[in-house]
Amino acid sequence: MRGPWTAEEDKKLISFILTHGRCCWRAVPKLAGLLRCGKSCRLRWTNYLRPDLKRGLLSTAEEQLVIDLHAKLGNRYTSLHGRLPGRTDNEIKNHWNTHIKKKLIKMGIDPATHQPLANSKMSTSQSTDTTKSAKSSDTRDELSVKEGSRRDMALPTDPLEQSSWLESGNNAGRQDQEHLVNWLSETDLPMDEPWLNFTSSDNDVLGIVEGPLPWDGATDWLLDYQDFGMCSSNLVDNNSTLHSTDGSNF
DNA sequence: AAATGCTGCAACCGCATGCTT
DNA sequence: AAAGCATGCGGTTGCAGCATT
Repeated sequence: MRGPWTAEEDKKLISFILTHGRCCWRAVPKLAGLLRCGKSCRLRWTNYLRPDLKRGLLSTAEEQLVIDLHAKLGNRYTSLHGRLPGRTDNEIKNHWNTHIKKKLIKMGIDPATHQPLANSKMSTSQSTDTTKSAKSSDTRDELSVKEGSRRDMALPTDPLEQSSWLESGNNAGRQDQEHLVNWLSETDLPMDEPWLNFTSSDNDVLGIVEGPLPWDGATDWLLDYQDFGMCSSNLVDNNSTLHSTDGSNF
């Protein structure tokens, strides 16, 4: 099976991973009853369903960090995303290709080398950019002004809201996400699973998560609830049995 | 109102890498 | 040592939604 994931498939995958943790991806689709390959399941989980993800646009600070790190590391998006907690390599890659690249070119900086572009080289670079963004007109590069009107750019001004997973609902998958949140609120999830009781690492405290995710850190799980919008919804009230990793109730 | 163009992102693909036997 | 398998990574594509004509 190919194409976009349905809410039903998402449910199955989330339910399976919450129950069993991340294990052999190849076995996941079969065990979870999904008509997908393991690779697809891994990507879906890593890039979209993983609850510790931030949603929405990269902040200016994050964007600058990406640029700085890209100058040092090149197109090693996985290395970049390791330094941007809650961001996926795919997300950073997309943002690089669709936003930052254009900005740098417009500023006269070669995105590949981070060196100033000679005029002749600028035109060459732009003409050889095979991404679809190369087709765009200059006026569309006025990102801060024009894209602010787009549906996915209307970020809330409140930082707390921005960081909430649900607020990312100005993305295309909002309905699916809300559906999932509703489903999670109604579903008896295995909250007493042993992997929930892992202690957090320093990296977790810093919000920098490296290595296998997300079930190897209790902080991740705490973040999960925030990101699922549980703190801002009545989910916690409806799930009084939810407990933190030190055993206290939320 | 309809057609067309453009954008951003989710998902896919092929290759690379690491591990096990 | 090498073959097979599982997973990760970076590049690319397809498409929904919005803007423009």
